[in-house]
Amino acid sequence: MNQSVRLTHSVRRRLLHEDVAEHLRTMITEETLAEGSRVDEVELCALLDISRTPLREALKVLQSEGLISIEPHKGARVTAMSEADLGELFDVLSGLERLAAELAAQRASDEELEAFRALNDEMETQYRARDPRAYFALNLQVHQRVIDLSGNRQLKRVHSLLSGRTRRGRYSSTLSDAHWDESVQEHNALVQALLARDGKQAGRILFDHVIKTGDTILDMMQHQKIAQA
Amino acid sequence: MNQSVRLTHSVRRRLLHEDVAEHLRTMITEETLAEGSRVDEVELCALLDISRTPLREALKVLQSEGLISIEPHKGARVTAMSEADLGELFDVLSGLERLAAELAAQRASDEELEAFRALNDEMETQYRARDPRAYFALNLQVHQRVIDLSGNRQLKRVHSLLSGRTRRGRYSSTLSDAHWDESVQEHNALVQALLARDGKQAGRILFDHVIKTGDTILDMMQHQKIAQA
DNA sequence: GCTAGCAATATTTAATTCATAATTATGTTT
DNA sequence: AAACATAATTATGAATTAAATATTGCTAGC
Repeated sequence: MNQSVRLTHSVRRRLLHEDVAEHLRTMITEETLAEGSRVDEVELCALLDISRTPLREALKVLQSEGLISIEPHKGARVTAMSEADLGELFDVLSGLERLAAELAAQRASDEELEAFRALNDEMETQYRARDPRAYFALNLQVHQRVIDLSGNRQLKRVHSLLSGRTRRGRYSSTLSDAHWDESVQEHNALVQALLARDGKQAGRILFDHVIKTGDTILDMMQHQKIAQA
Repeated sequence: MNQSVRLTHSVRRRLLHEDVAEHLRTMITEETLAEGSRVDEVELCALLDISRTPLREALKVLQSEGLISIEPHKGARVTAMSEADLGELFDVLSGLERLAAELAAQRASDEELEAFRALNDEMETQYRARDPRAYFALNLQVHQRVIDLSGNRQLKRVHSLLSGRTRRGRYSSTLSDAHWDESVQEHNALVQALLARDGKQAGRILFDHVIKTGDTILDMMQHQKIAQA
């Protein structure tokens, strides 16, 4: 079985299992792999045109990321995330982003904070234009930027790990209008607090904001469930 | 090559690569595998009497835990942790434990808090007995208990991930006397705040405490380095 | 004497094969 | 007819083998 041609990127050699892992992540996010469904190794191998070794290595990685659960001698499953899990996840994320805001207020340069303000303004523009899609994309960037401004790489690592696990939840839900207005105000307050170098305040604002976002998403999921029933 | 006999635990089947991963973790913690040193696959396989497949699967897991770094076609290395990394790690841990304390103050039962107080008392006994080793072991338990009391499994997951990466630092350094006295006081203050259900206060105390602990360890490492030079 | 290119060696990656455990189905017995 | 036991099938776990890539050492040319 000849495998499809892979380009060798000159800068950074890619590993097959890394590609496979990334592929699986998107499959999980986009629910091509349903939640809780078993992962048939040979079936997936045939689909991706690879052998079992790189697939199994990728599964191990996804397992330690929490996206895949493996039971010995019974195979891999897409981790079923309950609403309780999602709620817990947002609690942790709020804790992490609070810390990030506090650190950012201390360590970010004036230029970085100014750029952050600009990014936030851009997002507000999309809010005024009532473009939820563009707003959503920028919103992700804003939160990511706060993490980056903290200058803490360990924080960045763990944040991306956890936020990756909320992707499916966020993907399947768009923002509620009621939360939207409030959200924009909170973001502006965050910018002000950061510019004033008030870390505690910035942390408080972002903490509450992320908690609210999580609650909103959970509410929407419950409504969807009721609507489906 | 016949492999050595492995017992099959009736309750929970173990997977070879899990055992290997755990083995490697302790090897890294105890510096049997030196920081930054290359991991020779065939050599390790011979040492552990396994084939390369489970070893490679274990390495993938350790990589996503951050203990191992893999460069494509160049092999695996024990991740070299700079002091900056360790400092960042403690910052994140303080953020996580602050959150845990806040949640614990809200959600823990009276009985759980009472048991926590008892655990803390036990630790203080070892402090009075000036038994650093026993104190150290109990101290780890206390911090772990706060995480457990938060009732947040995601928090527990990520905390154990990060605290695992500080094991080497903590292992190689014992507490300084100056920090010790202060530390005990802070722990008592934490217990009081939790019993009073004052989450904010408990969070503040634990946050500051972990930061100080990290600073102390970093100080000691620098002194050790100077002493060695 | 030094650098560049080539060859040889060693090491890693991935596919294949073999073994073992779990599940399912079938047959028998109560 | 239902339930249990056993056999057959299927899928996972691990070892081996083959292929690809990097590194090192040597030789030739400048």
